[in-house]
Amino acid sequence: MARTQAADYDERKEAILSHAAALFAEKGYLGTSVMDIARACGSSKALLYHYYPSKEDVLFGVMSSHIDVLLDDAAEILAERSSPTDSLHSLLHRFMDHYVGAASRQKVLLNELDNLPVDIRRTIVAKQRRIVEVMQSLLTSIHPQMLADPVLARAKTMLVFGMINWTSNWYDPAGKLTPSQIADLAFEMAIADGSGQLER
Amino acid sequence: MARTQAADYDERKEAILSHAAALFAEKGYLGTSVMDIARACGSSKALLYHYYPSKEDVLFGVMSSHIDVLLDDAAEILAERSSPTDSLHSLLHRFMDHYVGAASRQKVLLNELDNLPVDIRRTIVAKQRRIVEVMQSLLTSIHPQMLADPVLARAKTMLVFGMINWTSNWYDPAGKLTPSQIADLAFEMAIADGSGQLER
DNA sequence: CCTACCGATCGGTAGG
DNA sequence: CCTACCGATCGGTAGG
Repeated sequence: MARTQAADYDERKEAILSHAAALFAEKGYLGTSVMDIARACGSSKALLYHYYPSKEDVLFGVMSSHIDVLLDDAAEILAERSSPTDSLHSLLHRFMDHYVGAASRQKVLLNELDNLPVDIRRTIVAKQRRIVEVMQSLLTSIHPQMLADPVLARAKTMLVFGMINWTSNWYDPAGKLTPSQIADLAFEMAIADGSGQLER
Repeated sequence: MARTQAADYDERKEAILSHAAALFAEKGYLGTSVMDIARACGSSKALLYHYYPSKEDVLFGVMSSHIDVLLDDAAEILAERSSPTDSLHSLLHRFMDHYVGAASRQKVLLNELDNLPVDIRRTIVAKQRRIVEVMQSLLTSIHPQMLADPVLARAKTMLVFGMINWTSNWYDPAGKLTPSQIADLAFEMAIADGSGQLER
């Protein structure tokens, strides 16, 4: 008789992702061996290959689980149908919360995309693009003049992502600065329309 | 009679850095083998080890040469003693020019710092900090209220770096957007003081 | 006697 | 779920 799947199968898969995320964030995907992950999980390399067919699939699991949370958040905020300004404010706060709450996964998502084989990389890239579109549509609603120049609109959108994404490289959760303060600062800079406030 | 050092010794060292930078940027430091670099230079691995004692020293050379250019630029702009607003404007433009003109080295500087052994990493980190200090002092001169809260001042400084540093992940030099346009956008957002322009 | 450079190979470790 | 291994490739160094 075929054995049934272990009752804690899903919890184990998730635990592997969380240990792998920490290691990938700290030492990089290529700098982390499958043996490193197995040791962190208190298991053998062979056990790990029971849950994931390859090291690359572990990386995909880390990225995929994280970006799905961000995408759900974006969808939820759009569904609230608040003003664009309020929605942008909410989006930045939610994202900063996840960036800090799942700092390792966020770092992996931002830094290790190139280590995914092209075919499964497309899945992640498509979701990233949808998140970018949400941000750009909110910014465009706030600054209608952005409609006139799609190239500049995309650039401004990416500068806003730059502000929050780059926090993975310097933010210290042990310090006094809160994710909410960062979100507020980024919000203020994002809604600046940069017309006529130059006094040079 | 002792042979003197080859006349093109320095050019050769520099050529190695430029090929290594391109490979490190494309495949990552750990994803690039010494043999890859040697092949790109049209030489053998042994020749490469004649110029650099280790792979790590090649990485250091790539980062060091690039950050020195950025630091010199920052010093030069400060020496001009223009208004803080003009200086910030110049700094952002100069940095964006180097980020795009030396895109590979910039990418390596931002992504591969953890692969440097701690002792030589300190050299780079110290120079990065000096650049951050320049940016923060300019922003503080423009927004004197930042003096009241050093934590927020540092956060705003890092958000500004986020805008320009993140461009390494999306900017396409083949497109219509120029480094100068990005610098202008980042400048407008950096000088926004975010007080009273909320109309929510 | 030093620098420049080659083909070949070292001891270990990678993902699977 | 482990030990035992594989084909290959790693960074670095040997003699000449």
